[in-house]
Amino acid sequence: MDQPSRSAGTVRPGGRTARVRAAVLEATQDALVEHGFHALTMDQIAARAGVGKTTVYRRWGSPAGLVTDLMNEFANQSSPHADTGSVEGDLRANALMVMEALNDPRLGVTLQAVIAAATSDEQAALALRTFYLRRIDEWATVVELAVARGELPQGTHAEELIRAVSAPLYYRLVVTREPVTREVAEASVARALAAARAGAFVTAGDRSP
Amino acid sequence: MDQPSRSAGTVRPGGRTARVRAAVLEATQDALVEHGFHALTMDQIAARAGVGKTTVYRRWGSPAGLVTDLMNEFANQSSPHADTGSVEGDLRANALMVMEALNDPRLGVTLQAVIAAATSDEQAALALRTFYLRRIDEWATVVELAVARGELPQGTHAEELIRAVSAPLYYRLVVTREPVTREVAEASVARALAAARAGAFVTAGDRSP
DNA sequence: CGGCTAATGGAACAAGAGTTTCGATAATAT
DNA sequence: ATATTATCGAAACTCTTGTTCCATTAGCCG
Repeated sequence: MDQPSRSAGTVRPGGRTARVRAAVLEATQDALVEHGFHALTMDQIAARAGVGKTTVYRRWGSPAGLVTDLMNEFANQSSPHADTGSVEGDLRANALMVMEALNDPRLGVTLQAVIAAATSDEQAALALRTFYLRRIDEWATVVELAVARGELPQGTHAEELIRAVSAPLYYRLVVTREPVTREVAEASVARALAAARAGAFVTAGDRSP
Repeated sequence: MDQPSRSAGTVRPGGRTARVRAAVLEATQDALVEHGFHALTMDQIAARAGVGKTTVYRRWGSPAGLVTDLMNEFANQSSPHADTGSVEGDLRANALMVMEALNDPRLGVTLQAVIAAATSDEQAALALRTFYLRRIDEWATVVELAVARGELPQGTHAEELIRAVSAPLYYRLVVTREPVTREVAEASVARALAAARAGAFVTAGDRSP
């Protein structure tokens, strides 16, 4: 092999190279939507994108490499946290945003593909972790603001609360594979918030006097 | 194709057929542990199990079929719910059981493989859903008993509470891919319980007078 | 603009996955 | 025991996937 090279496409990234990447990522997403991750072959992507398959192998190396790049692309489109004035409103905004992402035909399928790829590909796993930790960090701000406003107990673990809001949605998506509805999203917010108000997100020995 | 036949192996399931199945499932699990789901090929499984590859194709059809059968095998080893005398003890037992399953080298890897397969294979998805809905149903009993004992509010949604205990563990396993530690399991129980005690698992308009 | 060379892509090749055929073997019924 | 036939498995086959080679194209820098 040419070493699934991280070097190709870095010296002259403009013009053609950029167009090739765009075409390949577009083709990858279409293929994912139509046939799912298991049917993602480098051959078909090359044909579909109208580029040489040599190029696809050289730059992405494997189907996992393709979905990883796709995820990194999403990671750049950051979505800033809400600011509705109350934790409840902010967390609901977060839950609904996640719900919509999971239900979006293209985005939802892509996320599932990356999750699948990450179970046996280290690069995909890293991209996934990085993406979500960044998101969690971004939204943790709404919890910190709520604590400052006195809406939640001092010492509430912000990141953990954000995780708790999303977790039931992802659980349904990938584990029980049940629909992720608005009711599910809102119930998740209500429960996470109830626990937070009861101080269950305050680390033991971390509560202010 | 021979139609990934559900019929082969059902008329004379004794003796050889059973031995072949055992050898193939064993080989599948070993291969999963060593190389992950993406490297699971029918060819290699056949060689490893010492059976003809024709047989593997005929009876399982695809890698997804293999992991699905593996999951169905686990489904038969039911694990009855705990009965420690308190909801807290029972839910903790559940969370620790899940944690251990996810961290078990063979079981954890297998679960992840099925989750990956389920993202693009309908049979795997069905097996996964069936397995977990049955588990949730089994453990929901501990919540119902707790309500009967007066430990939790009347009308607490038992299945939802069980889901809430597991969700953060699976979220870490497949989404953020962070370690699933004992602390994570115990924190999850504490939070779900706090929400339950606050009545957040009582469906609106379903609370007793 | 013109040279340098990164990057692409067609073609030929190699490797491996998936399929079909058919004779051998062994589970079950009587 | 013996007949019946479900199930298995070796081999030959086809098709797809993955790799290598090298000529062509087009970014980028002076």
